[in-house]
Amino acid sequence: MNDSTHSGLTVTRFAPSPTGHLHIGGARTALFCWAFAKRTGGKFILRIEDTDLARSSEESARGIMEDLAWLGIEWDEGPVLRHLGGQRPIGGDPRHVGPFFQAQRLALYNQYIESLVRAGRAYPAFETGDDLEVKRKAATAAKKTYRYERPADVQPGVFNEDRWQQACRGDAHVVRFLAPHEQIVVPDQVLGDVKIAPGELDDFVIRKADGMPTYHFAVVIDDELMGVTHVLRAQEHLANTPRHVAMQKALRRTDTGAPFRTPLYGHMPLIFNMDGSKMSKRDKAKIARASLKAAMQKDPSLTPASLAMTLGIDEAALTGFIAADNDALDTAERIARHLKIALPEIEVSDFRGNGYLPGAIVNFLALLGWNPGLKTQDGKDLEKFDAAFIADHFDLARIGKANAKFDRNKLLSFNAEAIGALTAAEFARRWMEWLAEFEPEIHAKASRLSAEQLTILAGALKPRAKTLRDALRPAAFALAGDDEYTFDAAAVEKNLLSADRAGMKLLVEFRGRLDTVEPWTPEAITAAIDAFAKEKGMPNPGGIAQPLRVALTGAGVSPGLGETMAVLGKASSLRRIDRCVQTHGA
RNA sequence: GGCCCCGUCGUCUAGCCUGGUCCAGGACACCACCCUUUCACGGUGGUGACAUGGGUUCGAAUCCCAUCGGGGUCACCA
Repeated sequence: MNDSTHSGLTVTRFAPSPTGHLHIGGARTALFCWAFAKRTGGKFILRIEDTDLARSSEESARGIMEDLAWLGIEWDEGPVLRHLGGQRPIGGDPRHVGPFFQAQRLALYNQYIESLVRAGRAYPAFETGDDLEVKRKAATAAKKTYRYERPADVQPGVFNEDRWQQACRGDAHVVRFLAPHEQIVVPDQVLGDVKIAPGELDDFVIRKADGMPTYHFAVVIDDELMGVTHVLRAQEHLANTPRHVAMQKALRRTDTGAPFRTPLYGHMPLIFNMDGSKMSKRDKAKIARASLKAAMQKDPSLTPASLAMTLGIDEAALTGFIAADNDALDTAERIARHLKIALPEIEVSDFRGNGYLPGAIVNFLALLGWNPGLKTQDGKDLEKFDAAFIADHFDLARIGKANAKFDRNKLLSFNAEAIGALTAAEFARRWMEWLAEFEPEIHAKASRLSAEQLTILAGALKPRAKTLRDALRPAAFALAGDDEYTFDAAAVEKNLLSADRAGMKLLVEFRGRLDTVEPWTPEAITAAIDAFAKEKGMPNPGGIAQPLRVALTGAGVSPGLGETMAVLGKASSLRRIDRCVQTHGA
């Protein structure tokens, strides 16, 4: 630890626990911490809170870092993330305040635990979790507030050597903080000072029986030692904060002897689903379960046993899942794949997999609980901006206090606009990248298109796709082989066969014209269609356009015919028309 | 239940701190119309909110109080 932790530099941190993917709400927290550091010329730290040994994993930590990097939220200090592509690594430890995994900081925590115990501000306690559980339940049953009862031999400010010795001998114990009997004030830049009356805090655990510090303790130690000046986090942490403040007042640094400082807090509004429930990965299990139950009701031949077989999972596990005994993500995902249903996006990786652009997510997230308070030139609220803008304008004073609901429609609209703003070539590049990662089979098919075809296709896809995944549907015609796509019976009947095969006759006639279209561009093709329609005295080109569309794509719906045929190429276009004529008779 | 936080259109919000320019503005969604070769895109217009009740004031979305409503938290999880 060095003096830089005491400089005027603002330091923020995002401190996820590596127990899963990065939640979309966590991404917002990270974004705000990042933005505040950037705005104030400070540092943004990533710290991994892996003190829950049972649930933490390294893969999870890595995944969280990759999701952050994908969003463009890069940490100045923290674990080093090296991209495969050889871009510069993110993270590092220029101030020497690491390591950034809490499990690697045990010695530090223990040192502070002991200092607290010796100062009579903490003490070992020997009750088991079960003992306390009984008391807690009794209190709840009696409609009383449960508070841990401080043992009679524990006195504030007095080192309890007996207990310490007993603990050092190896008796199972936890260490509890000796809560002060005084008012605690949490300095909050969003909510204003939040005051807690004396006696509201009880003696909470700061070191678990397994020797790991609790979240509350580790946070306080690390924030001080890493020089964190501003703690921005979700409001669910507000009720815990008095504990942190109380500890900060009791602690002194073992290196300099200086008292711990209380950082400024900013508790941000929570994000919920539209129905007011928490956004949780359990939502995925809920949807999968409901869909599966509906499917089983519709088709009584589906049994847990047969389903377990087709899904490739254990029958007991599936039965448990259906009964809501477990919310196994893997089961939910298999069910979704089998039933072809979409699971709600909850984690950053979900949005990524479904083809959202990081810029759109960042923009949308920024607006959940914050806004720049600026107007556009025509007087509307400014709400479209990029990360650089946020880094330039972010401001704690403009964080809202009220909880927000996550409106997927609006996100979708933001994403659609972000896609629309891309050039066709840029869209093509991103789409192909996305396909390679998430739809490799389709990527292989799309790779057969020339760069020129792909760009024309991309131009046609852009306005029809709110996400990269959305583009799959309008692109289907171009990815299928000339004799692979199927004809939609209703569309064929309506556009080709009805009215004494009027559409088919026009199609055959127009087919003869196609040879002369030169060059084979969207514009020239469209001109040929228009000219033909005019010549035939049609009120609009629909009379020939629809038969053509059905012949070329099999459906009555597709991108513009000029683009469609240009993407297919002249040879394929003719082949497709011929196949249609053969299939349905001239 | 205790403690704490919050409350403007269905949703995200501007306005609130520094009362009057607000019979409350924007965006998404929705509806209608226009454009149109289908589906989209785009354009124009529209429906739609100050939770309720008391104060204070010449005047309140804005200040105060109460009520109601929503949320968070009360772990050897973070």
